Amino acid sequence: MTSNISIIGKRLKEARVHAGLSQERLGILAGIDEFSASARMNQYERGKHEPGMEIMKRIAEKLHRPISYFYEVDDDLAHLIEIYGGLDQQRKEKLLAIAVELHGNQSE
Amino acid sequence: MTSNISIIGKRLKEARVHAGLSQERLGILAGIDEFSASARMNQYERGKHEPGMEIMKRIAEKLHRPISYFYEVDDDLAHLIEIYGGLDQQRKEKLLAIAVELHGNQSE
DNA sequence: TCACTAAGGTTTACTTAGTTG
DNA sequence: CAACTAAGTAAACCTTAGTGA
Repeated sequence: MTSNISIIGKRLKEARVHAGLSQERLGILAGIDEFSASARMNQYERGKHEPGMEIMKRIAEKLHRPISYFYEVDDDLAHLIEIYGGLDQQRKEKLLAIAVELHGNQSE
Repeated sequence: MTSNISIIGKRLKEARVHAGLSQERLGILAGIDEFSASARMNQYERGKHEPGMEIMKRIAEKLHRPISYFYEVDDDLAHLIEIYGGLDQQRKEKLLAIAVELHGNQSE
C-alpha cells in the first residue's frame, strides 16, 4: 500500500512502534473510546484525518514525546525536540543556554 | 478583552506581533482569501477554531518560525525551537550534536 | 490480534456580514 | 485600519461495521 503522506502520521508511527504499542492500545491509553480507537488512530497515522490538539496532547504524553515533535517537518529539528524531551531539567537548561549563546555570536 | 486560551493562539500572536503584521495581512500572505482572512486569523489567535496543518505551515513560513513552535506548550522548548530556526546550517548541526552528547552522558 | 477502510452521522471549521475601538 | 464576533454553510472528523493479513 501507500506510504505515509502526513508528518503527523510519520512521527506518530515512529514513536508508537518505539513504545511497542498497537494503534488501538495507544488510542485507548489516550482516552479514546475502545470501539473507535483503532479506526481513529489508524486514520491519524495514515494521514486520512488530522487529530485535534487535545487528543494529540494526550497521545504525546503516552509516547513520552513533546507535542511539538509530532508537527515538525524537519527531521533534524524533530530529533532535537525528541532529545530535549528526554533530558533532565539541568541538561535542558544547559542546552537552552548553549542555544542562546550560539544565536548570540551568530549576529556578530 | 480576555486572554488567550489556546497554545496556538498564544504563539501565533507573539510571532505575528513580532513580525509587525495585522491578523488580516498575515492571513492573506499565507494564502487565505482576502474576504475571510481577518475572521479566520482572529479565530485561530483567539482559540475559537484550530487551523489545519497545511495553513499552519504557510503561516509559519511567513512568520519565520518552525511549524512545531506553534504547537509546543512548554515555553522553554518553544524558545529552543525558535532559536534553532534562526541559526545557520553550521550552527544547527553543532547544536544538534551537543544535544546528542548531553543525552549520551545522561544515560551513563 | 493488528492494520486498515468505506460510509454516513456528527462535529468543527470557514465564509459572510457586520460591530466596535 | 485593526481586532473581533454571530450565524449559517461547507468541510472535516468520528463512529460504526466490517475486511484481510
